[in-house]
Amino acid sequence: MVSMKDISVRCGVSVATISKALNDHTDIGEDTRLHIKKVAKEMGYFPNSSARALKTNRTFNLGVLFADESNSGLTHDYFANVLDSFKVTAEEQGYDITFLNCNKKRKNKMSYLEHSMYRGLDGVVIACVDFYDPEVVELIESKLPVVTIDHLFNNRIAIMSDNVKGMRDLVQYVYDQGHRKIAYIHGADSAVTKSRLASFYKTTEELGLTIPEEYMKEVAYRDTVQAGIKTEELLALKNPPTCILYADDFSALGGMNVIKLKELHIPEDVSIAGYDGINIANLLEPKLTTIKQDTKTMGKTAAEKLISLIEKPKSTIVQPITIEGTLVEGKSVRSI
Amino acid sequence: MVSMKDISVRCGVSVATISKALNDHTDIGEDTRLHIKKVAKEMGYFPNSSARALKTNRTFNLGVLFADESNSGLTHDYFANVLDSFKVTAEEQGYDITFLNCNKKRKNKMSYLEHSMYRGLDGVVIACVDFYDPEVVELIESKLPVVTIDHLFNNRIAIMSDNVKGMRDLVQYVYDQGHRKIAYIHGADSAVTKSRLASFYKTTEELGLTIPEEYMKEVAYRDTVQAGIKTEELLALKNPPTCILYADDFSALGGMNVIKLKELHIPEDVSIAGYDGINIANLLEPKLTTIKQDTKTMGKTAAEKLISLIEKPKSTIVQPITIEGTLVEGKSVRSI
DNA sequence: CTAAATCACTTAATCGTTTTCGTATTTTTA
DNA sequence: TAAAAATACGAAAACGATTAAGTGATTTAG
Repeated sequence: MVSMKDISVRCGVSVATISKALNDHTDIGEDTRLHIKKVAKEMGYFPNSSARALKTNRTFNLGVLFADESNSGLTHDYFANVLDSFKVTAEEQGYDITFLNCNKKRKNKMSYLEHSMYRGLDGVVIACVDFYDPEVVELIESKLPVVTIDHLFNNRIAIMSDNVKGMRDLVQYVYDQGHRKIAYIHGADSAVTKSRLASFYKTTEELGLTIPEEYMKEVAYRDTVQAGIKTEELLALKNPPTCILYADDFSALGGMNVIKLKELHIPEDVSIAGYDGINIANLLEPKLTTIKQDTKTMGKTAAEKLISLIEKPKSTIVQPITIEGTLVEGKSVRSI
Repeated sequence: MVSMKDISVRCGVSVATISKALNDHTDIGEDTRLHIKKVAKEMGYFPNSSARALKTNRTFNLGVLFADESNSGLTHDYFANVLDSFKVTAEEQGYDITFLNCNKKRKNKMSYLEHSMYRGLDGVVIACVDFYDPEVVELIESKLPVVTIDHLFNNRIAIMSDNVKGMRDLVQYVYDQGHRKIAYIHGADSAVTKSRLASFYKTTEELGLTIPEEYMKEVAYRDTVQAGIKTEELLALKNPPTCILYADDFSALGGMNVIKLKELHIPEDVSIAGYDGINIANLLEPKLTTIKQDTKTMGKTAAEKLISLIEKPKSTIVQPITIEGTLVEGKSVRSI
């Protein structure tokens, strides 16, 4: 690796001058600066990030905490898409990203915060985790710039998918198609679930619908098997719903299969809709009606806000940002 | 952040002693070592990775090059799973991972190799890229430890999914179910495609089958639309195949939809099989018969080999490693 | 009992940058 | 024209760790 030392020898000036020239400081002659930059380029110089980080306490490295209990969230369609977008935006601004979430078998296990300090991360984005995990809380309460996704803390910027509007739109759409007997196989325990659930109740209420208790079922997120079982229960009711909403697209797929196995047709016999808008949703037969979350904007916004928090902490406003999703009209909800 | 300096003050010894104690050097008293470690723990000490990297030229950071032309490979099921497994294994050994692939809009665009040097990466794993990209070639020809996935270079360790055996198993299975008229909508241009294709020809030949030219179609990887079109062409033949193999599960899904739209049933009217074994393959109706690639072993092996290459370069044997997949028997191939 | 070896620790240089302060030279101002 | 100000650069310390070489004290060997 060619260092500033090498350039300084070649140019016959001190390393200090090289540093200043390369970093566009003002106390440097125009011609020497140009010359130094030219030589640096010729010699294939790139700064040593470790040395720079050591001196400046800035790594241009962002941490990503995308931990599922089981896997890393990488294999999780929704978060993979958010992360992808986050990554693209971060890289445009010269930041690299490093995974913060680690399995417990790691040598010298550090907490997330310790790990962040160890690597000198400039900031961290958190998603898809147990937000009550003490290690996550430690991170939230630290001095480190943090942006959270789909979970709100009062002292942190949160990028929130607009689950309230999404669910309202979906219910309204289903209503507009003539459905009145709407069931909802919803998720469990998360803030996301709660918003959607509240929005479901509020919207149906506003529309003057009374949803019987037996139409409401709870399953774990992305649990196709459970979703299938609950679907069967709904279909077995003496007054079954005409439309079933699911916690997510995977659950919807689980329900879909059960419905087909019962020789029923979607949407002729029963209508369904999912949530998330994962890639395969529009590859299913029939194409699934769902709310597509705007993962691209979410990731991009998360990166922008985090970098803003790092680079201009004073002028960055700490408040939640809500990103709307869009209704994707498939063929899985029929018009009555 | 608490540094060695802080510990040295507290313990009344020099920083050198702290360093040696913490790194288990021999020329240190047993009791002082224990004491220092205890104090270090109490004070919440963690090394500063930048400082250490600067001095030792080791970052314990691995680069990941998973670049698609369009997106980052994160949203690519197969590679996301390999990466996930890679990550888990790397982290167990104390390594972090950083993305190397970056979009062209990056400030101060560096080549992959330059980026690796800049970050001082200890090694790089490459997958899912255009292996003829000059930047990738530069990386391959460099001094840096490199492991490739699903592509073979003569001077590098490659982790190869056993496409030859996989395709042989699949063809054999289909044959065993009584199929003789087997079509193959294969992929285009990659080494992976070539192995599968060669294996397809070889196996059918060994089984005494002659596959008419019109049964062989080419589509881009994961292109559901094209796969659908080719499927229609196959079904329109006056002597149509009884079974269609696809380049991958997504393509199979694309074909599946076309078949259903034509009011044909799988597998009664036509059998199909995919390749890859992505998560949704067994959620489809009917469950898709496919070859599930062992992404877990691939990622794990890639990490192990890369780390071995880094830590004991002399004794690490550079030769390709082949990982077998397994046939997942779904309901999409009928027995004739 | 003395010389050599071992032990336990310190000193100081080093990795590649950044940055403060100082200084010599030139330019501007009164 | 002399003093003040601006310009362009260099010297050196610092960031936090590692490590070769050195040192004094203790132990071992002959």
